[in-house]
Amino acid sequence: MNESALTPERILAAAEDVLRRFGPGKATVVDVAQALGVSHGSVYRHFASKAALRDAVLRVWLERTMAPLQIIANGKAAPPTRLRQWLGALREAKRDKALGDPELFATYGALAADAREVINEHVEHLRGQISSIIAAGVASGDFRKVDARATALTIFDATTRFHYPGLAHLWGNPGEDAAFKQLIDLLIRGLAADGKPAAR
Amino acid sequence: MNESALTPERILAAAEDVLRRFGPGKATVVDVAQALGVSHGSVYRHFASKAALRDAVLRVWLERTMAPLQIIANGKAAPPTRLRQWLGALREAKRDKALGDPELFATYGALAADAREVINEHVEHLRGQISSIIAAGVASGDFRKVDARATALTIFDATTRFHYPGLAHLWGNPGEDAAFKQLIDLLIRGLAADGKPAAR
DNA sequence: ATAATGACAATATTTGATATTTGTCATTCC
DNA sequence: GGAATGACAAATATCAAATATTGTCATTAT
Repeated sequence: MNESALTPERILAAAEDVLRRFGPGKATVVDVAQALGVSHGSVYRHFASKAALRDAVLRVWLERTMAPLQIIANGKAAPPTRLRQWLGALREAKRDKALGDPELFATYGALAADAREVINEHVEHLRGQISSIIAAGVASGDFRKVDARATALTIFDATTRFHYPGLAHLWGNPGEDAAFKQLIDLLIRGLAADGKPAAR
Repeated sequence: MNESALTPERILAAAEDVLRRFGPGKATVVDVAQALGVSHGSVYRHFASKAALRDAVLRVWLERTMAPLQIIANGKAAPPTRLRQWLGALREAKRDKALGDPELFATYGALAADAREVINEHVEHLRGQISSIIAAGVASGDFRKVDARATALTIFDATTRFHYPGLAHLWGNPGEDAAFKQLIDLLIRGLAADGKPAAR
């Protein structure tokens, strides 16, 4: 086993690179193997199918780009503020990718279209983070006594306009920042405990 | 000028029919002309291009399917109730089309994809209706003193999850009704004047 | 023994020659 | 005269043959 042993990690890195250079339509597993200097049969020793490789690449990418969210969710800001920060960060992460490198964003969008399973896991993960912030808000008395998990879904649904990749074409519009702020204000107000006007 | 004179209306009806039978990919203007028993050149006397014909068909369809909304918007139910009814009707109209006849829904979705202009007009129209309900709610004291037009957009954005056709694949899920109700409740609560808990 | 290879069958994609469709307009019809 | 036609050029779409890709596995290399 030398330092250039063929590992899933090395294959993933190569696949990501090939995908970035060739796009989702053109990237083949032969290309990935070639980039690693091995035969494509060897790749199949580590990933059962092209779909499995695709899923793994998508998972890694999602984990990497959503990392800042976990930090905010675990933070100690007051829950209403934390919820604002978290939703703002989710929006920014997506928007920066979409506007900063539209091709790559489209590439991962194409991957996601065929990986419903991975996406469901991902959404479930995000929902858990929102849920923990809401639970904290209920405990602190900032929010009404709502069901945290159900409300997390409601918040996620309500902000779809600003995080669903299929709507990325709207994210460059002029009024976008104001529209987002207005929505968050309305949601936080709807969540606020009586007599505790929304923080901020 | 006899009773079977070639009019834009007759062409529109034929186009709609051809579109329904052949789908958006296969329907040609020769097909439309044939259905009318005229040459395709004659169609071009009434519509400048295939795109113009397509836009007209889409406009007629949107007008027809959204007709119930105007009635609700003009109704005299208390504004919070009216807003609930209106948003519920918007959701239902879309969902019924999407689940009831998926092919036709996909057909009009395809038309819409190439008719950004028509869609913008349409959204503007809906926004106006929401706006008038909100203005009524502010006047009646049920809602806080919000900017009706800006808030109308916020409400439209917040409900994207339930009316954007690109998300139709989610509309058959089990928890869907509950999720929608939860969202509307949260929005109405966020809109309610202090001391006036959300009407039911 | 374990890892890697490459030949292979079954699909899927690309290509490019052929056919259709769009949009125009000079001519015909009533 | 105004409405309709159909022949036409240019732009698009279609389809079948040629090529490439996926996934397997018996064989080879270490």
